[in-house]
Amino acid sequence: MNEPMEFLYPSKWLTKASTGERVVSELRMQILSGRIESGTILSENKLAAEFSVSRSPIREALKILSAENIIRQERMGAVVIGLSEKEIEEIYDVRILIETFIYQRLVRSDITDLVKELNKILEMMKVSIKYNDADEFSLQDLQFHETIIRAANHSYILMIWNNLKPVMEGMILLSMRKRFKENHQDFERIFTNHALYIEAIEKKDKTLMIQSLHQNFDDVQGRVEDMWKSQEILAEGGGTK
Amino acid sequence: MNEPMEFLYPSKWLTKASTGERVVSELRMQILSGRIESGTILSENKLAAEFSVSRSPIREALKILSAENIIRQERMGAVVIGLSEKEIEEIYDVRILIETFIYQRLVRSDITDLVKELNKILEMMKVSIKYNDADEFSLQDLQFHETIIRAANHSYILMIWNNLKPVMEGMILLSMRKRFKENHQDFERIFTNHALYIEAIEKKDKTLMIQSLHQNFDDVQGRVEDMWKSQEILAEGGGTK
DNA sequence: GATATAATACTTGTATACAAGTATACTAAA
DNA sequence: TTTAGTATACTTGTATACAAGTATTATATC
Repeated sequence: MNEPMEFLYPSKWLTKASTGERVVSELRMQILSGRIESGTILSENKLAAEFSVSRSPIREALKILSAENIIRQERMGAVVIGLSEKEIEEIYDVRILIETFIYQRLVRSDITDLVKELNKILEMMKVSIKYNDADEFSLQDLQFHETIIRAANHSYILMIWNNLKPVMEGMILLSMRKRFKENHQDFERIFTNHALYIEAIEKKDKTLMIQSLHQNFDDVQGRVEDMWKSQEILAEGGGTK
Repeated sequence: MNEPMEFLYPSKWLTKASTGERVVSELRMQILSGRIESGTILSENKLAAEFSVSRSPIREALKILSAENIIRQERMGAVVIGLSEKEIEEIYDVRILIETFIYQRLVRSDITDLVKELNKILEMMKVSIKYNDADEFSLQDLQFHETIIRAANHSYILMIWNNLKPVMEGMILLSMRKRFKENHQDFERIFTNHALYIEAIEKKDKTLMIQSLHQNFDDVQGRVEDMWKSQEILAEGGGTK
């Protein structure tokens, strides 16, 4: 354990962060990236030694990571779960679930401010692409979706988002960094998809919304189809009361 | 603060629990019941003194309660949010959202074991009613729904459930205790509703499922209608690809 | 009386110490 | 070689101590 440590989490995002927050961010990235393999057993004492901090912030970190479902705390040591293909699909299930829910709420409310805000983020995404800043782009991608979710003013849906967000952030960071090198043309497409997303919200056009959700999530995982099928089936029987 | 403390959380559910777990359970109940009013500012030191424990388990408790969205941790002190009508409605939004999702998954899988398990819980509910045990009944109600959710084997939906569960548990406990005294006839109805729920799963009958979801959640809050409407609307435009 | 400054009593975050329990490894006896 | 028992090195959970920062309050000055 004496190799010089290379940090995976952007240090500039941790300017005001406490030791505990640094630990949890870095530990999460190491798990998501596979640097710490799933199945590994984490000991509070060892981690404290490796990070050169006391057990207090480590304990805090392990509690958080276990609430995020990427580790599992047992009697002796915490077992790393990590993210397999299955877990990633599941995360996108949840994202689609909450975003479709939120969309329905938004349709009924005034969304002029939201649309303005989303366009601002969209322009910032463009700048990130121009300057090849994968980390910044990831942040804006997340910010985009969070802004939509916040607009619905639903504290428990927001709670779900907050519980999911750090893992999403890590995944997206790693994925975007890779794509910036290998598939740079992806970003124009992601950009266009988000523009479509805004249009769907602005026009309150369901068909467009479905299409854009498709495009936003299909390219990451081929998962939207099933979701919609579920909701169609449910609705078929839905002439309730 | 010298009145003799009456505990709201069933002490027999805490036999193997650590101090931290006791604190979080009791604190949660005091917030949900309104004994600690929303808007109150909680201090780690004061709480530690009141519960006669150190700050360590208190810190842990506050972290957990803030992840559950019933307090909000700020620079100085944690502000109690509690549960207003709005929050309760939102919790049921999420419950309906995840249970409808789960149902779709179950339809495609073998549910014989699940049905057997649910019937077992149903019989135990009957016993709880017979012996007027509101706490036990609450536990079984939660167990019923958790069993369904677990059957789908979806770790991130389960994560949402787990994040929601403690608050649900507290709410249901308080509500059932009250109803056992005031509206005892409610329980036969709840029992029947759960039986219907099982039937819907067993027969894989969507219409029945919608009906039972209605009955299971409408009586607590009049909230299902909107939900289904949302899904119908979404599905209308849903001939994707 | 109003305002600026200093002292005080809080706050959180981290480190450390200790107790109680659990797994592992080692030693002794069959 | 196997088995029983003990010693040791871990584990978590809790208490306590300390540092750094933030409100609040009191005091001094205008």
